[in-house]
Amino acid sequence: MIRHIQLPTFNELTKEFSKYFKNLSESDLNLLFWEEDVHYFKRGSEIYSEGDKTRGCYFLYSGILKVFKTGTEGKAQIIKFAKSGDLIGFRSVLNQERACTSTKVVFDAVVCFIPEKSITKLIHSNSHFALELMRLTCKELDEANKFITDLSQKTVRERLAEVLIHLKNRFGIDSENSLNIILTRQELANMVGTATESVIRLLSEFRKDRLLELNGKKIILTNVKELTKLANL
Amino acid sequence: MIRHIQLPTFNELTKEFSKYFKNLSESDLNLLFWEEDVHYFKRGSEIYSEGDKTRGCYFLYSGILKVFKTGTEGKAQIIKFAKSGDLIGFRSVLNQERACTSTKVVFDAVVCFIPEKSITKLIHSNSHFALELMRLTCKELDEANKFITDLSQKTVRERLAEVLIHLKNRFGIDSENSLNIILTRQELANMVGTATESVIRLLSEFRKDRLLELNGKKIILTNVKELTKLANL
DNA sequence: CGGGAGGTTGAGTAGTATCAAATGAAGTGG
DNA sequence: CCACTTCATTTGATACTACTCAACCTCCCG
Repeated sequence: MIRHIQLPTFNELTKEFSKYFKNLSESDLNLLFWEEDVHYFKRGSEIYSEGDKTRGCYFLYSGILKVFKTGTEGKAQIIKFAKSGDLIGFRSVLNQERACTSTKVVFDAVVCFIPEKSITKLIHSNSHFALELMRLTCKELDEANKFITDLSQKTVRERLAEVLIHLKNRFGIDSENSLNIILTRQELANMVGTATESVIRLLSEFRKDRLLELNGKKIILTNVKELTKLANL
Repeated sequence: MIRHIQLPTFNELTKEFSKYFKNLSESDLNLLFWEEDVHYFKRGSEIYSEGDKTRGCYFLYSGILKVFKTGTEGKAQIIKFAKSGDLIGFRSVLNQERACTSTKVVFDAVVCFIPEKSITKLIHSNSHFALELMRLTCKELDEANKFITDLSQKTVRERLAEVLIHLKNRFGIDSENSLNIILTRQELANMVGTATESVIRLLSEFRKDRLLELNGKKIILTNVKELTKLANL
C-alpha cells in the first residue's frame, strides 16, 4: 500500500520559512519558492553529494537529513543533522564552490530547492536576511569548534553520551523518553567519530549502568542527569 | 636594551586592511581605525579570553596569534593560527555573545582594536563588506568540518604530518626550508589534538625517516612530498 | 524461505596516553 | 657572571582505550 504524499502548498511552505527568517516581503517569498521545486524524499535518498556542482540550496520543510563528509577511506563523518526550518547548502552557493558535504535523508523529508539566482538576489537585496544567514553560519562555526575540542580531548564514551544529549535537545523525546530520531548504530558511530562496534558496546554498558534502555533502534533515555554528567558538559 | 617599537601609521594600517577588504571608502576606514587602538603585543600576551564580554573585534596588522578553546580539563585546543590581514573575534560581535575562544600571541604582533559599533555599522551599511565576512566565515566552517573528519578518522601520525604541511602552506618556509612559524611542542600538540610526548616521539621518527630535520624549535621540511603522502591528503 | 543488511559478541592488538625522571635551555636576581 | 629557579624537551616504562577482524545472530523484505 502506497501512502499518498501530500506536499505542502505554497502558503504552508512560506509560512514555515517565515518562522525562521523574519521580515520577508511577499515578493521575496515569491522569488524563493516554486511549486515544482518541492519534493518528497524517502529515507536513504541523496539530496546532493560532495563535489557536486552547486545549482542552489535547499529548504527543509519537514523530516530529518544528515550532512556528512567522506574521509579518505570512504568512511562518513556526520557534521550535523538538519530538521524542519533548516536551510542547507547555501555556503557553497555563496563561495561559488562545489558542494563540500553530502546530504542524505534520515527521516522522510519534504525539501524545497531554491535556485542559486534567487537566494543570491535575496542576500544582496535584503540585509536582514543576509545577517541572519551570517548569524546561523557563525553559530555553526562555534559548534564545529566545540566539536573539534571534544574530538581531541574526550573519550569515545564521553562523546557518545554527549551526542545522545545533543540529539535529545535537538529532536526531543516522546512521552516514553524515547529519542525522536531513529538512527542505525553506524550512523551513531559516524556522528560520534568511532567504530560501529564501539557504539554497540558502549550503549550496552550504558544500559547495564541504567542510563538508558534499548528497544531495537529506539533509545530510551531514562537517566538524563547521569548521562549529562558522563558527557562532561 | 629595549627595542623601540614603531607602530604603523593610520595610512599603513588602512592600506593593509584594504588589501584584504576591498571597496571601502575613506569614511569607512576612518570609522574603523583610531590611532589609540593600535597596540604592540609580545609573545604570550593575551588578546582576549573565552567568556570575556565582547567589546569589538581585532585586526591583525602583523605577527601571529593562536585562537584556541579550553576543554573541560583545562587543556587547550588550537582552532587556528591568525596572521597579518586576519580579522579576529567578529563572530561574537555579530551574535552578541561572549567570546567563545581565547587568543594569545605566538609571534610579536601589532593588533588594532575595532569597537563593536564601528564594525556593526560597517556591516549594515556596506553589503560588499558583509558578504566578504560571510565568505570568510563559510570558508572557516568548511575547514572546521574537514578538521572534524580528520580528527575522527586519521591517526595522530597522519594529523601531525598534515599540520606541518598546513603550516608550511600558511606561513611558508625560509631559504633553508625552515618553517616560518616557531611553536613549542605543546602548541603543536594542542593543534594536532594529542599529547606533547606523542608529538616529540613522532617528530623524532619523522627525522629518522628523513622527512624533516630538527634544530631546537626550528622544523626544517626536507621532504615535503613524502610528508604529504604520509598526511593522506 | 532465502538473502541481505544491520546488530551483537569475543579475541587479539596497534596506537596513544599517562606517569616518572633526567636533561637541557632560558630567564632572574644578587 | 654565577647560582637558582623555572619551564620545555626528551626518553623510558607501563597501562589502557578503542580499533580490527571474524563469527554469528536477528530481523525484515521480497
